[in-house]
Amino acid sequence: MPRSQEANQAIREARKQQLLNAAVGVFARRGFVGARIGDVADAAGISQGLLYHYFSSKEELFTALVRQAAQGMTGLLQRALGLAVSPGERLRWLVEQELAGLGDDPHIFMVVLQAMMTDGVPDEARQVVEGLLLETGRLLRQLIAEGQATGDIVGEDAAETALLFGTWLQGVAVGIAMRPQAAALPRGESLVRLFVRSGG
Amino acid sequence: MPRSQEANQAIREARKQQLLNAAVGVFARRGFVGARIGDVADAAGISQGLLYHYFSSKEELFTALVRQAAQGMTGLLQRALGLAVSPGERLRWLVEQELAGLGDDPHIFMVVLQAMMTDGVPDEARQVVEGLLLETGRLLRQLIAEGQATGDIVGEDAAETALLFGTWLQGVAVGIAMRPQAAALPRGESLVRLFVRSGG
Amino acid sequence: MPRSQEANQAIREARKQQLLNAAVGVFARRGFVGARIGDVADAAGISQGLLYHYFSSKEELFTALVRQAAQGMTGLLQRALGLAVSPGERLRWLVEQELAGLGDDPHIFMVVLQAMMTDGVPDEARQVVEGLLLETGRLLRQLIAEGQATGDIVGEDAAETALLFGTWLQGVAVGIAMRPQAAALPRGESLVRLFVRSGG
Amino acid sequence: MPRSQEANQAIREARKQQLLNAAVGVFARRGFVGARIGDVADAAGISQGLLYHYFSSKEELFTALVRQAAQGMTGLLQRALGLAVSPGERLRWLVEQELAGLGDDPHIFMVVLQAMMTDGVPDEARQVVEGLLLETGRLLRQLIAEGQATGDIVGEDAAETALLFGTWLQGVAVGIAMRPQAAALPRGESLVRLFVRSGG
DNA sequence: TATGAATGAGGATTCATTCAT
DNA sequence: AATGAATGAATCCTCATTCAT
Repeated sequence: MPRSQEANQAIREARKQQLLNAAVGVFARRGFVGARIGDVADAAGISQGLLYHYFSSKEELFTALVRQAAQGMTGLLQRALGLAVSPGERLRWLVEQELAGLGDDPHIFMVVLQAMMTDGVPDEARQVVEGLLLETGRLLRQLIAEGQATGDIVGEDAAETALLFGTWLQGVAVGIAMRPQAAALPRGESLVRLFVRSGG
Repeated sequence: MPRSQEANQAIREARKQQLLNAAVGVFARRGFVGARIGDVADAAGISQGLLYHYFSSKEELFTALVRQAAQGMTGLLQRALGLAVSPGERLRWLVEQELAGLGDDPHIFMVVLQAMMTDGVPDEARQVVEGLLLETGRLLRQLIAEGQATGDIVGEDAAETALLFGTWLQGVAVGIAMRPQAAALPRGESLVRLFVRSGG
Repeated sequence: MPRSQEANQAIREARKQQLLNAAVGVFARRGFVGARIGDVADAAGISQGLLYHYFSSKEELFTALVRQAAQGMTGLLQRALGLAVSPGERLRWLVEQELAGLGDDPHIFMVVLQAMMTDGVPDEARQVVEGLLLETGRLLRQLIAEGQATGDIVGEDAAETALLFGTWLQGVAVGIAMRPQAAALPRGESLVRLFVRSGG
Repeated sequence: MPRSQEANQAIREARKQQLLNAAVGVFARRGFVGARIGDVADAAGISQGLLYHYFSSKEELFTALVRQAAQGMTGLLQRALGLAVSPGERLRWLVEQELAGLGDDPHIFMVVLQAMMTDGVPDEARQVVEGLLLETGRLLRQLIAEGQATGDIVGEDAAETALLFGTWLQGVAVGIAMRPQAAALPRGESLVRLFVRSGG
């Protein structure tokens, strides 16, 4: 008697996530071209052959990973925008979340970076990242514009301030990726103080 | 009559530089593992075999490249420190130079990033980058401390301010590497204003 | 109450036949080595795993198929020899049957050909085909010798005439296999006239 | 100093032919899908990697082989048509050549057969064989029509006679391929007598 | 110095077969 | 009986490196 449909489906989903989790580190550390499918399978604790039951190619695995990462990043910004606090507090929350997230998994940003910057990466993955950059830029400008309207956030040109702020977020991601173990990172609070008027 | 030793040596050096120039783009776009020695040779306009007269392996070529990049970056900071202007102006000059340099060749920063973050990279290259990070950190702290001493630069904790500022520089480099054609970068002046007291 | 042994056996046999039918086309079109067990299972509408309840390996499936084909071909000749008509008519009937049979299923001949000509095929299958060639040669020589004895069939050397005629049958089979849709085949009657004395 | 252009070119051509020669047997005996590139390289006495300097893929190697075979077969017919003897003699010469050629290398016909009949074969190879079938059909009809015009060859319908004759050629090729060692083949002369009026 | 033929190890992918359910 | 997840051994192809010329 075959396994039930639901059981199979559950196994499939669990395995896919297990593989995606294993893949982050491998792709981050070796790049798309240099990453070995065998390393991903090993990291996930399954055989190489089985990986192909879930992702039909290295390209598809990578693209799925990038898609998941993009959703996570956009989601974070959307949650920040939805917080029932002042714009400045939203910015603070965002910085804290990003620093915490990167501390938990410093690799995912690298994968996105690879997707955008290196050759040999699947086209689809690159398009996903391009969409991600546009979308996060848009959300960040919105958050900052709201803060500038209330006087909560410094500056007048929301676009320029958003760029300045987003650039810093990129920089910190790179810093963490480069030296995961080192504590040589600025505290988020230092940054927030540059942008948020010390309400009072 | 054989060419003189010096002439030969000069030709050899010129050829090595030609190869290093060709290698930047290839390594930046494909990562150390994914880069093909054949692509470097093609980009330099020589045969694969000949490349091995100048660099005995892919690893050596990569390491030489990273070393050169590190020297360039450290050199920039040292020149900034030596300028006979106010500390704030030194910071401004540094930002301008970095933006200009990255605009000219957005790839070199990627190579350094790869060297630091990816597996499979020669140990020596990684050590060079680790040294680079320490040295640039030190120089940047010094530059900022001098500015804070004169009140020219904001903040009191030179280490924290240097980290904050250095993170931006990294972010800018990533931004340029990610989207070389796009203008989606903050103006350097915006950044400088965050750190340098405008007051006359 | 369990199904009766015979019913089970019948189901089993029906399933095996279903698999053999599905296998003909797959083996014919991809060769023994190139054929995928999954394709056979798909064509039969069952899962890969289930196939192994009926045939313990690709080799066994192929051998069973070849055996069945050989029986069919020998059987045809035996029926021709048993017909209560003149030898010439038996030859005509044989040609008609072969053309009709190949028209219905142009693949089975290819499987026999593969079995004989390609490496990697199970030894047993090859031996079956070798036996088939010997047996059909023998039967064909007998049929022709009888016709030559009555003057119904041309020629004197039964062995040579049988070879000549058998070669045609092979050629026709190949022609059909090569271009199933095309009508580029001689009419059987043309062939028969070369061998059977038309005289009343 | 590099090897001279001509020397390189000569090496390339020699190697390509060496590979094609080795490939015939491997493809004939294992089919396109089942053939191992390593077997071809071994048979040619070179490394697997080197094979890819001459043919960029298994598909290209196979297609080149089929193309060469097709040229050989068409060439044979064209030479027959150009002979300064009676049409009947041309037919005799053709049969002799085919039998001799198949005796020397029984494999090439199998490759053509595989190209036409099996899946997984490169499209281009199949198209070459389709062209070959059309062209040889045309040439054979022409040769036979000329013979029928002079009364040298039996029959009146050149197309039907050509099909009958061509089918026999196919059959004999298969017969030789199936049992290369066995002497169980009809003598060409027996066939010729069926078609050529015993002049005189 | 300069070329490109040659090698061989390594990596992505496929597929026969097994096994838990 | 029936499914499809799971394995691992091939097999195609790439590419760093060497070498004859």
